[in-house]
Amino acid sequence: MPQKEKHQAKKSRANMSIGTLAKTAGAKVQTIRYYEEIGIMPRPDRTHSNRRTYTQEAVKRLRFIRHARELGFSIPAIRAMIELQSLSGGPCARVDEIAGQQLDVVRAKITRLKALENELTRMLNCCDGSDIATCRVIEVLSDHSLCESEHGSPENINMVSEKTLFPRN
Amino acid sequence: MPQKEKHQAKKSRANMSIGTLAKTAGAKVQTIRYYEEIGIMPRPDRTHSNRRTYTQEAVKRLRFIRHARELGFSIPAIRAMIELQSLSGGPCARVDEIAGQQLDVVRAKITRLKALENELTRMLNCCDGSDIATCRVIEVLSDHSLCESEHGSPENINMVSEKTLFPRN
DNA sequence: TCTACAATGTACAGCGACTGTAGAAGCAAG
DNA sequence: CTTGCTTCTACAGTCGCTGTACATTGTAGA
Repeated sequence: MPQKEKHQAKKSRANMSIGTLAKTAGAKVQTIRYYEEIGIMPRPDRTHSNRRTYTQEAVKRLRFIRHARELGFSIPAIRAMIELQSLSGGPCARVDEIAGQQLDVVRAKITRLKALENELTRMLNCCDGSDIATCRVIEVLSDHSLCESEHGSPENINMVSEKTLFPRN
Repeated sequence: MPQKEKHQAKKSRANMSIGTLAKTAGAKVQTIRYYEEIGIMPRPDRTHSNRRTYTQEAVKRLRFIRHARELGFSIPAIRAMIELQSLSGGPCARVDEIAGQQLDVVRAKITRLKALENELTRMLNCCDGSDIATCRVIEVLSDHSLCESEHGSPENINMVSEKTLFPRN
């Protein structure tokens, strides 16, 4: 545990160090610096000795980012939502749209993974566990045509990417 | 389409070029070279002009690798299965174990993604689409405690990694 | 034979979203 | 003052490819 931070943590109005922010919002110190570098966390003030000091605003922002990441939103999607928030007062239809796209992606992944589950289950059930030479698992893996159902590739089960949300061509 | 390959494709006994192998087994040329580099595809013979020539054995091996990848197996897991295959005659319990672990991973991912789906659905249903200031989506994203159920982080929905299958510490 | 163009070769950079490391400096407690 | 933590910058590594640059080789058509 950090020692000097206990002191600062008590007076919640005071600015906090990057380590305290990390613990408070549930991120690693390097991740926070990375978010600053890519511009989704604002550049904080610095102490006389060049250390970052954060306010409660930063805690809110970082919690928003981390939670969205946990729900699978990509950094570009999060960046877009942050920009929309800053235009306060407007309608949130675009935010809904981004969240809706994320939901579609999640559902597609579930479908894909269920196909994989079936395939793996079937493969394992067929193997009698006796000999490599007659192993159904290896056989099925060697020959896609033995698959009962179509399964996609895992490249497409990754989290929604910039290309998905913001196609360029 | 490659022109000279049509010729070679007819006599299926003959060795084939990397491009023909790529089309036959469903991989990109660079991917094959990458697999050779990391040692899961054997180094093929070369022509007098230094070009790789592949046999039917290579087609089988590459199909095995691609199919396993499509089912979400990691490269280390595939490497392990290939090594086990070379010890032909032995029992295939270890192959089953690797496939079983993969199944566990897939099932865990499905569980996680269903939680995300619920969360996103609930979030979207709560938003009346009127104003950013009162947007439930942004609110929920800003405050994890508003979530009904626990959801993990998407980092853990990635494909089974070397660390998962072969932990080192 | 000449000319195009496709395919292949090597080597290396880039993707996404971080994570880890090295080495220096600062800060507080004992 | 020393010890031990934290922070700083800068950069390399993760995973499984994919794309690029540039040189060379092979082949088909004129």
